[in-house]
Amino acid sequence: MASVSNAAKLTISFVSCCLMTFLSLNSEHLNSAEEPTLNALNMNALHKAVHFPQRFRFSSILSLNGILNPEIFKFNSFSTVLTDKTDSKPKISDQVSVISELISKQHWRKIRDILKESNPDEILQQLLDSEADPRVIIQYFRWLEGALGVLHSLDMYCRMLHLLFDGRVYSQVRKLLNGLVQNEKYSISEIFHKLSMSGDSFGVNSVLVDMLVQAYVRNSKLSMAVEALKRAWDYGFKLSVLSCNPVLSALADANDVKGMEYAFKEMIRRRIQPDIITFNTVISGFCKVGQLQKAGDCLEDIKIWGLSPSVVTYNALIDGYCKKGRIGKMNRADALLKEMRSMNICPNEITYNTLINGFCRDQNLSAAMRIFKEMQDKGLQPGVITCNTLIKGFCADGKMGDALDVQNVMFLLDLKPDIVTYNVLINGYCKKGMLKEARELLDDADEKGLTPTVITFNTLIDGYCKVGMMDEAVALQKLMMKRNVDPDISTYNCLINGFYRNGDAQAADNLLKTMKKIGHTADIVTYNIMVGALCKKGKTRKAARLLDEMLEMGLAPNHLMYNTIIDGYCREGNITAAMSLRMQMEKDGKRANVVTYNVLIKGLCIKGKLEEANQLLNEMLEKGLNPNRITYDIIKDEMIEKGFVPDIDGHLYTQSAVP
DNA sequence: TTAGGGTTAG
Repeated sequence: MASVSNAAKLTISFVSCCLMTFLSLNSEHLNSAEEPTLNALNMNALHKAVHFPQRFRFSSILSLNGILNPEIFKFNSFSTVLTDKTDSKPKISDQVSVISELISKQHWRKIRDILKESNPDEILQQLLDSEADPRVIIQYFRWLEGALGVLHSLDMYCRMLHLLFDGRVYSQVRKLLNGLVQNEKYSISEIFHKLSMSGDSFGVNSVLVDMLVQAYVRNSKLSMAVEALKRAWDYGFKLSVLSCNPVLSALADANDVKGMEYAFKEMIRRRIQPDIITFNTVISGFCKVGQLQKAGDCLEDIKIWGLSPSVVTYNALIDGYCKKGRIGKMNRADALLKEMRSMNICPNEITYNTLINGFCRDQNLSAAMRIFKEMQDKGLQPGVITCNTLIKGFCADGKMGDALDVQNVMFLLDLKPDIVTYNVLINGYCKKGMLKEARELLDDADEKGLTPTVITFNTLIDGYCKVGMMDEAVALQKLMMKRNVDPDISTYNCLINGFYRNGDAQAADNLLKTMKKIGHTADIVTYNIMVGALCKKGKTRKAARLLDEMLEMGLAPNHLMYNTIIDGYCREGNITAAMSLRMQMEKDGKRANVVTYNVLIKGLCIKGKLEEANQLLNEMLEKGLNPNRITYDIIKDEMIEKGFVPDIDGHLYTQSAVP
């Protein structure tokens, strides 16, 4: 290998240093969606230059000023400033020249005529070997696929990918990769094998694999993305944070926290430097499933990795505590707000909205209002989302007057209520049974030029169903269809439940049939409604059979469903069946929760089996489950009556020595 | 590529 002069080495190292500084300083300015491989590409170009300096000359643009000019960087990847001197491809042949011209002019009929005499694939080969513009070749490539139904070989795909990549036509690289992953014709090992056999070995393939992983994520092929991530290393491809982050994010969205953890560890093991987005993604993933301890550990890890937490980091953590925290969760959320301030990380509107939402969910409206005021004191203007959150808080508390006051504040703040504002208010009135007021709001939204959504209609339909106004509910369903708002599965669920609740099982069953006929699939809520209705009628065994039907449909029964059926068995006095279903639910990976224990304890108490009820109470404590008021209300009187006394904490019941 | 608000089972 040719050696590199010291001067060149120094230049490159200096430029590399500037480049890294630039990238870290300007990462916000770079549109990575448009240029996801920029960092990697630049490093590859550098890498290439270091090893083959004789093939490159440094353009005069490669000055400190040039490197530090974001405008230049936006439009020129680093490799742009390195000009390949030795690339001497064969001259374009006459036929190829004619074809290129025809493609450029989109004269496909003439091309068809030519193809009567020639092989389309051979022409593609010639085009790929020529100096024709990759933008032109890709048109022919696609036309062959679309118009002639040609299934390109993986070899052709790879050549096309390299050509487009070399021509820096990245948008087309992405499109081609989308096609490649969508048709699923080639496995990951086939693609990796072919890529490793073709192109150069200086990182372009790694960047292509990076883009391939992103294509898998973009096209919702998550398991393929993970497989690619796992196997890339075996083929010598070095992935970047730009492909790892989307995989982590998709795994977190899918609630696959184990997969996310694995991918993160794999990333570290492969020495792929995580960035703050990596940590924010992982933290948000942990928070989503309530693993707050691990999320907190990640906050510490950020510092270990020499990174600084951002406002997004704290927003994710605060949201995690607000939504998944236990006792004292809002104190912890408040403490995080103080902590971020002490670190000079400025809370933004999202931070305050998150906290307001947390306090509202906690029914602590005064604290929510305190935050609302505080954000304004700090110079942050509340937005529509802030107000909607507060309105929802007041509505949930049944305080419609306060909710309307917030709506008035919106006018003062020059904020226009949106359809969500109306949905929240309509829901508030519906929950209070004030259907007239709710309906008037729908008309008001219309007058204000806001388009009611499927949620607007569902809210109101459910309101009517809950007060037994089924005719009005059905009329509203017709109205929504007339206004081109398609009823969704929730619309049907509200109506079906309404019919069952109002004792019209026939109408509910008919609607179920109609719903299925027009292509809506029952979801977990539909099944819960059906199960609830059957259990109420004393047909628990029939309800239990729906569990199998669900599994066949690929739906996993949830706690509510198991608990409803267990409760049904208990009410029927069939404790054996209830206990056996409880075993089944645990086998299905659903741990019995407080409600499960409550219904079982209640069933045992009704049967007079207080010893066994007490054993279950013990068991739930041993498993770290906190009995709630309902638990004690169920057993208290009967236990005491039968000579059991609560222990000093009022928890366990023990046989009293005193009769 | 990361963070916040609206409907249905209970």
